[in-house]
Amino acid sequence: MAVKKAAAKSTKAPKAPKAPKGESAPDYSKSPWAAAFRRKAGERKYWLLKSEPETFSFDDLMKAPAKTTGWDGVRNYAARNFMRDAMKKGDLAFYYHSSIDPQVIVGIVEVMREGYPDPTALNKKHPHFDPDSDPAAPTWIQVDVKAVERFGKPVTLSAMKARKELATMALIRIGRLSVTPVTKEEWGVILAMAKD
DNA sequence: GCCAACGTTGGC
DNA sequence: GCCAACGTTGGC
Repeated sequence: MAVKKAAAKSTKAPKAPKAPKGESAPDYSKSPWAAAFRRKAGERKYWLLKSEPETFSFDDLMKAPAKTTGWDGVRNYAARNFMRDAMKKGDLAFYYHSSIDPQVIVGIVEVMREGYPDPTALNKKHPHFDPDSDPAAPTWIQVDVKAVERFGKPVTLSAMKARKELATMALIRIGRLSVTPVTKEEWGVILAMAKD
């Protein structure tokens, strides 16, 4: 399985506060990301996943078995929390190519399996093995995503930055976060840009 | 290559 | 617990 995220290059993962098995999700109501963790019954939520195309592109995903992959390699707590506690089966996410010119959203993926331990963090032989992660309560979590649609017209970062409606988008505000929430409004604006 | 925006570490 | 130093991401 390919590494989905450049952060996976980072050295040693920090010590994690380990939630005992079976403990419910933390209280995110005071978090700056609280809205991303709130969900009405039956509501679908939207996300954005970054990948360096040289490592794992949308084309790579299209060629994968069942067009599906585990989103492994994420080693950032904010991104981990979204995958562990907020992303649900049936949610949709934009697939963003970073560290390439131009940076673009190239398509859409769907969450097929909710958060479960990232096997690369538990595999001693894997470059992204995390010796501090307790196998009984793994620190790092991934979801499975499936390619749904490739945009005929990828949406560039610069085009998104030019749109007032997207000024507060997490991708624009916090460039380095590899998994970010997308509001329903932002989702609609970007979809329209892709269909122009 | 540079550097802003972070997240983490470690000295105190 | 504070915060300076350091490392990383990723756009420019």
